[in-house]
Amino acid sequence: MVNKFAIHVSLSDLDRAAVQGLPHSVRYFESGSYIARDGDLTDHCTVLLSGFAFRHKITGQGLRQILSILIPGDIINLQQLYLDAADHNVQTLTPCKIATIPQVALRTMASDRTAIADALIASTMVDASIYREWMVNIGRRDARTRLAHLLCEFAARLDVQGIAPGQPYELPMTQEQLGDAIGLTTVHVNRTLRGLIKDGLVFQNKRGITFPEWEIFMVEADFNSRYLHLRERGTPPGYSF
Amino acid sequence: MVNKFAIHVSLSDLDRAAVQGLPHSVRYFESGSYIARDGDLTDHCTVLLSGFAFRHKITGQGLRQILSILIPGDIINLQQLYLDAADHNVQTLTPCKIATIPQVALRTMASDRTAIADALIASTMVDASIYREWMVNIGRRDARTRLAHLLCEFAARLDVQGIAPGQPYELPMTQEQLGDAIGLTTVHVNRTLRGLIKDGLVFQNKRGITFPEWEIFMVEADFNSRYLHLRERGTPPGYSF
DNA sequence: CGTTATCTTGACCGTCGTCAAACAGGGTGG
DNA sequence: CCACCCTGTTTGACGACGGTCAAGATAACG
Repeated sequence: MVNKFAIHVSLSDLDRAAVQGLPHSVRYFESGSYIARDGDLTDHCTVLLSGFAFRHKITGQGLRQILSILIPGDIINLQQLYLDAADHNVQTLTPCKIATIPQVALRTMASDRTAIADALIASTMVDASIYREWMVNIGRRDARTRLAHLLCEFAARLDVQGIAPGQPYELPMTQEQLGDAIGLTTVHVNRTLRGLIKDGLVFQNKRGITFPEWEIFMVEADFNSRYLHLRERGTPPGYSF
Repeated sequence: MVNKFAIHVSLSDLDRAAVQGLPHSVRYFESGSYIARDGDLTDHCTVLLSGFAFRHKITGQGLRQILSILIPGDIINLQQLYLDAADHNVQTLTPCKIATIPQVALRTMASDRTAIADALIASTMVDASIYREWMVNIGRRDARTRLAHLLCEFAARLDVQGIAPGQPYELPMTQEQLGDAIGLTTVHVNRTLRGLIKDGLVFQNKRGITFPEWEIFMVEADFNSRYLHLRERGTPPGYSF
């Protein structure tokens, strides 16, 4: 369970056992609560076991920018073990289950086992790559493409967990949160989403959200999953987006 | 010289010697040339020794988004050693001097010396933090604040290299490039910059760019240097922005 | 000194933001 | 079971920030 976070990172042999043997405690957070706050200092590393969360920052004018969406298996605050205080907030979108690991345990494991250290670095670098793509999205794409791109990213990332990219998934974000993620207002997100639905590219019901024309939708979204680095170095791509 | 990149990252003892002893070759690039391209595979790590460069990506519509500015001491493509192909381009802004280090040398050093591995991770995390702040800047601040923020970041980062934040520095970017960095058009960057100059917040001449009212300017820019993580964990701040 | 890149300015336009109100759904309590 | 909220969605009218197009002015460069 704790080892989830190493799966999509690097092929580790049976030092998976070491990860699974890490001392940790589990905590539960309800929807909307803060897991970490801007300015926090900590000596624990936390991993998201189930549920969804997001990173965000508030500007001097009180505007919020969502920086990334965390899905099960993601490491929440590795950064604070290597730098000083947290520079952003982490808040839950849904009820979440979180594992907390003491810093020392993780660090000694990292220095003992090169493969683990590599996995941590690789994971951090994938995060950075996603940040870069978001910058492109926010800075240089129009509202429609921007929203579509975000929805594609969801589908692609959730797909790794076994859900096919065309399949419905539950989107645990309000339109206000979607707007804060892509630099738009709630109102404009609504209009844009309505437009995508009207054009038959997005289908929505209680079960979740679906993309009837996945191939066309990806083009519309200017989406190419390469930046997610879903495959290992040298691993042949299984399903190509 | 090669060790520059470890200075602002983590206090390493005399394994600085190890860094300085790394096998490397030096290459020179002229202004505007590509150091790395989207899709590149490589087994070398490169470090920027002198000059300025920038990371960027092109959208499907041909629009460019600049992702970060590289200053001397920055590692250019650590990522490609841990992931697969490059997901963005790196291009020079000025003539540049680049050190190239074989992957194996760096990796063995990282696994032998924990402090170095930590420094690499910390450096990657600072990059990620800067990406996050840029997202906030591009997504949630108006043109004037956005431009001012970028200029503040320059001043703060160059300050580490000994230039005081109020001091003039040479801005090696065209207005088109500034626009691509903050998600604006050339024309609007021009108007916005003119506005800042007219209001006495920015002063420009052949020597470079200066901020006569640094304190006021930082407020106007909604700038707080914390996200740059310029100080070590536990190190008291020397000059507070 | 001519050629090209970059900067600057004006007029006009459109995407997206603002303000406001109505509507739907889900939970709570009387 | 039905008022009553509260949160989130939806829609309209209007305005503004920033984009587009185009031209001229400067500066950089061979």
